[in-house]
Order: sequence, then structure tokens, then C-alpha cells
Amino acid sequence: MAEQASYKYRKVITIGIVSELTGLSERQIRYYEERKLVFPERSVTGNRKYSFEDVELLIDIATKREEGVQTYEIRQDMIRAKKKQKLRSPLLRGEINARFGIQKDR
Amino acid sequence: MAEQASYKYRKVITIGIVSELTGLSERQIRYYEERKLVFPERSVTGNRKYSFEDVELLIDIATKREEGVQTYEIRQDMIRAKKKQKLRSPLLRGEINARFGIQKDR
DNA sequence: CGTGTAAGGAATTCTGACACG
DNA sequence: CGTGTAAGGAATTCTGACACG
Repeated sequence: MAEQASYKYRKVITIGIVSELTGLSERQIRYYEERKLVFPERSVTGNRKYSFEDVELLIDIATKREEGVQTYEIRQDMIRAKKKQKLRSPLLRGEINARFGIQKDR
Repeated sequence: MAEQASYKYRKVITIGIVSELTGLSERQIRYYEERKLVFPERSVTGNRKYSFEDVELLIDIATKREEGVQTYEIRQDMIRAKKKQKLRSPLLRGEINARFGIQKDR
């Protein structure tokens, strides 16, 4: 009766719908992947699958781009943000596990 | 910076992915729609779009079916459950509005 | 009743490339 | 650098129907 509840992080949205949700063209969305800004999963046959989190990230990227920020800069900012996260993250591990389910090493 | 947050209810998942998520065949999923058990939205060109809520509902339906319950019975149960909801629901309206966004009549 | 399947067609997605700036 | 577009092909989805039980 619990299921998983991590709707935000499940990669289940195809690129066409992501395009509608974000207002970005498919070309743009694929290009941002090429620039290492988003990391969709792939279906067995190669179709991209995104999460709601990805959609929100893409909206943020779109805003930055409108402000003239280059993809390279956006990427650097993301890397910096990720480093900061690591500094205060250890305490949150339990929460993250709850979010993504139990995965016992592997 | 808030967006909408109703990930569970947004209809954004195509039938192929719903099939993977639920273990049901596309044929079954379409049939349950025919029997009024699920109500996907449609893209402009007619493709079905489901929410995570729909996915969970379909999983419940699959369980019922395995127990031998007919779709007609499942539907009746759903209607009954919905009626009960109405009896205790008025107080929850604010929550529902928050969930689905402001829609001022129309 | 519930589900599989073949049929034919339309829409979706993918990649690599050329274009422009 | 960032994005549009035409190209060719493969995978996805759709509907209506026949089949079986």
C-alpha cells in the first residue's frame, strides 16, 4: 500500500511531453544532454525518459539561457552546487534511501 | 520556485511505460479504460497520457483481477468509494485546490 | 468477459549532418 | 555556441476486428 512514492525522481516522461512541459524544443533538450546538463534514462530501444525533477531542471536551464548564460557556465554552476551538497549531505543519507528505495550496495 | 508539485496527478506517462510500470499489457490497459476504470488524457494526436495515480490504480486493478474480481465489480466498488468520499470531503476542498492548482470556476 | 494477435496507418523518436551566425 | 531543419529509419501508439473461451 506504499509503493515507492518517489514520483519526482522516476524517469518515465518521453521527450515530446517534456517539450510541452518545458516549452523547449526537442532539439534543445537533446542538446542540453549533449552538454551534460540533463541525464535521461533510456528505454531498451533507445528512447529518452525523464523525471519531473529533470523537467524542473530544464525549466531552470531555460531561464538561465534566456538570461544569456552559456551551457558551459550552467554546467559549472551545477558542479559547484553539487560539491556544496556533499559537504552537508552525510546526515541526509537516510532520507535519500527512503526516497530511492533500498538498494543494499551492489 | 514552487512550480506545482502535484507530480502524482499530472498525466504525462505514455501507455508503453505504464505497461512496464504495472506489468499489464497495453491491451489490458486499454480495455480497463473501455470498462471505465481509468481515464487517461489524450495528446492532440490521440495518444493516451497517464498519471502516477493512474499507475497505482491499475496496479490495484491488476490485483483485483488476479483475485477473480470482474471489471464490472471493480467499477461498482470504485463508484461506492467515490460516494463515501463525498460525504467527508467538503472540508478537504482547500487541499484539493492546492493540489490541482487554482482554477476559479470556468 | 477478458485478452491475444495481425493489420494498416499515423505519430513519435532517434541519429548524424548541413546551415547560420 | 546554440538551434533549426530535412533525411531515413526504427519503434510507438491507435483503432477496429477476429479468435477463444
